[in-house]
Amino acid sequence: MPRDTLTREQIIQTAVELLDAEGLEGLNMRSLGRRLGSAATAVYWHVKSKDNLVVLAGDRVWDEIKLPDPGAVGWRAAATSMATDLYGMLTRHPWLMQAMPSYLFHGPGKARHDDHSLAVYEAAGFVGAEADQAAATVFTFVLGNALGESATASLTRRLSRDGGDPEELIRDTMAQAAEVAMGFPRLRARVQAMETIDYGGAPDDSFEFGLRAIFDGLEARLALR
Amino acid sequence: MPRDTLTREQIIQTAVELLDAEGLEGLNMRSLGRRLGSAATAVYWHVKSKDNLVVLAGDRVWDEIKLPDPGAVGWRAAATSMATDLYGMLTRHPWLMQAMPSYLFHGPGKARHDDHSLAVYEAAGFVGAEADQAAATVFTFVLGNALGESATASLTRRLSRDGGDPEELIRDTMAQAAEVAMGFPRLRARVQAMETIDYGGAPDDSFEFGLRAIFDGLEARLALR
DNA sequence: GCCCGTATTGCACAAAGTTCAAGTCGGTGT
DNA sequence: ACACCGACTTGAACTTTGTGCAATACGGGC
Repeated sequence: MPRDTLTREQIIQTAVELLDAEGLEGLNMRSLGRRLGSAATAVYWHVKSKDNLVVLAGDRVWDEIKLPDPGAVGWRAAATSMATDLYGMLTRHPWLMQAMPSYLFHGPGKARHDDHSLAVYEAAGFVGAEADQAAATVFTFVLGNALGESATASLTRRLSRDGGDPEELIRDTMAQAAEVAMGFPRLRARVQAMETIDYGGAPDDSFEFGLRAIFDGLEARLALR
Repeated sequence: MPRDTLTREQIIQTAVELLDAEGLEGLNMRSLGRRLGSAATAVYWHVKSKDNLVVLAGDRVWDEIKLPDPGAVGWRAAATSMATDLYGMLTRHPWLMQAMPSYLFHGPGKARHDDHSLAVYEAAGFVGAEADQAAATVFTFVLGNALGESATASLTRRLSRDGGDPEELIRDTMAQAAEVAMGFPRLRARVQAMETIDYGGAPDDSFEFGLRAIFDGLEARLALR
């Protein structure tokens, strides 16, 4: 029986957990080693570098996205499902948005997603490059939305790390932003509206609003054929 | 006459230059100091930390975006101008996309942009929260697009840094991605199409395609009122 | 039981952010 | 003119973190 040894899989798995818990800047080889019960440098036998590991971990999480059959549920439902799944995945793993502008992700996990995304838009009626463009439109829109979530997640972690109540410190940041906003008429109006009316989860609203608008625009384009 | 001393402004300016040239991971306090003709730690008198400096620099570049009057050119032209300006700005300063998921940018530079963006969509006919949502939709779409540019810029820099011809190494990366794509029917078809047909700047096409689709979707929503 | 490929360890170095005590400069009040 | 004070700068040092390297341990096959 072979010795109980580290696995590439196990390392990637643990890296994802650590990234979820501590964020991209919280991942370091020593704490990863501690979590794996081995020396930090043991990881280098299985993985070329930390960058490499991040890419590996960043490809893995795409598997969490379901791939609904557009023939069964209709292309718009399938596309909506994939978009919201993607948004959810990026919110669960905010470090991926931090990694994406720095590394290219072209692994099998993302390929699985991309391929099915194309299938959905081809099922909708887009042909050739137009399917690519339609898919890319929705895809980039979701990425842009997830960016905001990632930023607040990162901020929360940073604040709670150097001590203190995160809630209070976030309110500080908000107040600071509000002060800047006061110099601009329309932003000031928003701040005041948020103070008087009890303001609920606007970001989600904005995501669904945008998604509907994009699908409407795409459908209009389909109708022109 | 006061001594010729470092300025916050001058530091931010130089930081932007360095970030443009070397990327986010290429910015370090020692080379910044060298470029400023002073000790690295002199910067800390004017700026709290490196993170703080990145936020400052990241707010500055929003000033490059023009703010066209929607009353003069029409809302759709104004919105298009702002979206393409934003995309151009983010492409010129790819490090901003790397910084955005990690920090919140709520400075005056971004506020100036955001306020006018709201003005444009209010001029279009959106009222209250709908103006926010319409603006956010286009905004996040542009961010998502810029993300890809940022990733390739970052890759190019990394490759050319550790020696060798960037062109050749990029081709290596592409080939690697193509190999993965071979396992998926639709992606494989794309790769083969790129090999036979001479494939030109698709990303820009995708950006304009998506922007048109979004505006179409938004206009349809306006027509429902 | 020896040997070799696989896997792990501890050490050490370099890069980079930041702190701190000490210094330098120039304007100000007397 | 001179001392002083606050604004600004410096250099050394400490810390964290990624990673290379040589030594070592483990275990299966001859």
